[in-house]
Amino acid sequence: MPRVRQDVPESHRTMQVVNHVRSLIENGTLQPGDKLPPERELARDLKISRASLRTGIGYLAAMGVMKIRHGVGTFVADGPPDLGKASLSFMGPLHGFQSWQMFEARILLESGLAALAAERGKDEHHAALAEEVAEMFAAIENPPEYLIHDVMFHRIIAQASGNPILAAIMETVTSSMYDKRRKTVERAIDLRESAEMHREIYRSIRGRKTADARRLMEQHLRMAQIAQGMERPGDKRSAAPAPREAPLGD
Amino acid sequence: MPRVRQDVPESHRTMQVVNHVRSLIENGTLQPGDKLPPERELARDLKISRASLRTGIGYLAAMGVMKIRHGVGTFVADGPPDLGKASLSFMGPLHGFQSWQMFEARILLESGLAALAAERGKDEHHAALAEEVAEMFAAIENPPEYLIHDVMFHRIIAQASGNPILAAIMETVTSSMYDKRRKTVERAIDLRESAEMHREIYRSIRGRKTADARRLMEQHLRMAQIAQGMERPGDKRSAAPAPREAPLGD
DNA sequence: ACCTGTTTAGAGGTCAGACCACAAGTATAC
DNA sequence: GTATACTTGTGGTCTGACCTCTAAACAGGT
Repeated sequence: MPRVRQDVPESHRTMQVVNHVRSLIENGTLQPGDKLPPERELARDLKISRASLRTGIGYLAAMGVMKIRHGVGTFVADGPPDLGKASLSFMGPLHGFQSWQMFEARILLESGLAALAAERGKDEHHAALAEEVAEMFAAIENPPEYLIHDVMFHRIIAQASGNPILAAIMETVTSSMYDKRRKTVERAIDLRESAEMHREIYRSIRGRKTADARRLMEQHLRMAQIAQGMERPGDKRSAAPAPREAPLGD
Repeated sequence: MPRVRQDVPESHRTMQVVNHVRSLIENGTLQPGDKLPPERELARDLKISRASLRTGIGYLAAMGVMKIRHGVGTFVADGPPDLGKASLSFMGPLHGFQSWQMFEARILLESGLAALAAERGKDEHHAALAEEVAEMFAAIENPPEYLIHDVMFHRIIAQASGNPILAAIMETVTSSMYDKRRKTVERAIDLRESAEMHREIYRSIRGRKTADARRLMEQHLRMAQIAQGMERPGDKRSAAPAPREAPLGD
């Protein structure tokens, strides 16, 4: 019988802390950036030991809900959401996650994101995208700088999609590939073609050409995938000779 | 400015434990299902206090990498991967995640997953899907039972896609909607049409009709979305851009 | 031999209180 | 006025004792 168990891995006291904080968040008492009371005080209020309290706080911190700063305090996370970004690095070895699968996930997500962005993007997003494209062209001779704007470009599209959940997921998947990406860009020879593709994507989004945006993004990422040697093994599609020097960066 | 910070929220000792376990996993010493040495012993070996060790273990458990069983021991997780499933419930209130966004993410993911399944599904998957479809038809008068096979059907497709990462992401998104889904099924009037759609999806996957599988899955989910009243506000046939917005930049 | 209730050993969970380390403000010395 | 030192508040770590849960070993009765 398929059971959809919630698997709350928490022991009594930890649960107590987690639920306490959860209710504080849900009823609006705690908002992003807010500071939690000092551990000693909170522990006293909840009638539990500081050790147990810390277990609960640790759990929340591990999930990215809280942010602990030594000597300062514990705060509710306020940055961009983080859905299991950290755990992904463990999942690889444990569940046999492959690089090409990561990339495939990225292609699926980002092409959908691009379509949504084309559909819903606002002027401010268009402006921000144009800005990043310009910066990319300006940084064609400077790979590290180029990568920064490249990342930003994709991030803005995710925002323009109007779906923060998908954006968070994309961020999780993408971040795990950052290192490899950086190396690729380092030895990139021709970033011009990459920048060109970004420009086309931008134009299709601005022109609200949903299908184009999806197609161009997919095409762009497939090229990047090839450039980074992350193709799916056994994916025999040598029909079109892969450019020896595919556009790098993405 | 775009910063791709790794955000390792861990203090020295916790880090030490996490990295220790990480290396054990990466070099294959620890495999899914394996048992970790007792806390007291491990703490002694690592030359740290049991309290600190427990902090690290707790961190890993929170990420779903380890599974703690009171009175028994600590084990490496062996079930299906879990990418921040638990944290999603906190992200809602914190980052304004909406139900329709969750559903939109699901549609994007599952339609892509269906296409991949059509492309790569093996006989065993086809057989399993046929089985679930049959069970669904048999349970048309029994909503709770129906839901079980419904969930299973989608899960098998995810498996058939050959991409465990996407499957894990889908699982995360889906699980957060389970409760609402159960309620919908409870008051469902005609599960026959739903079963019929699943059958069509199954046939397209079995027939390796990639585009059909994608289209049918999307259509199926959009219908479910409407049934659960999770449409995007202002997204009706009138087609007026929704005024909803989230600020840019991060 | 076979159940069944009890004991026991091993593992994680909790507690208490002391002390360490870090960050930031405040007072003091120059 | 600036720089250093002190004080305070907060999280980080340690110690070692005790609690609770599980599962296996054991003992008794059938």
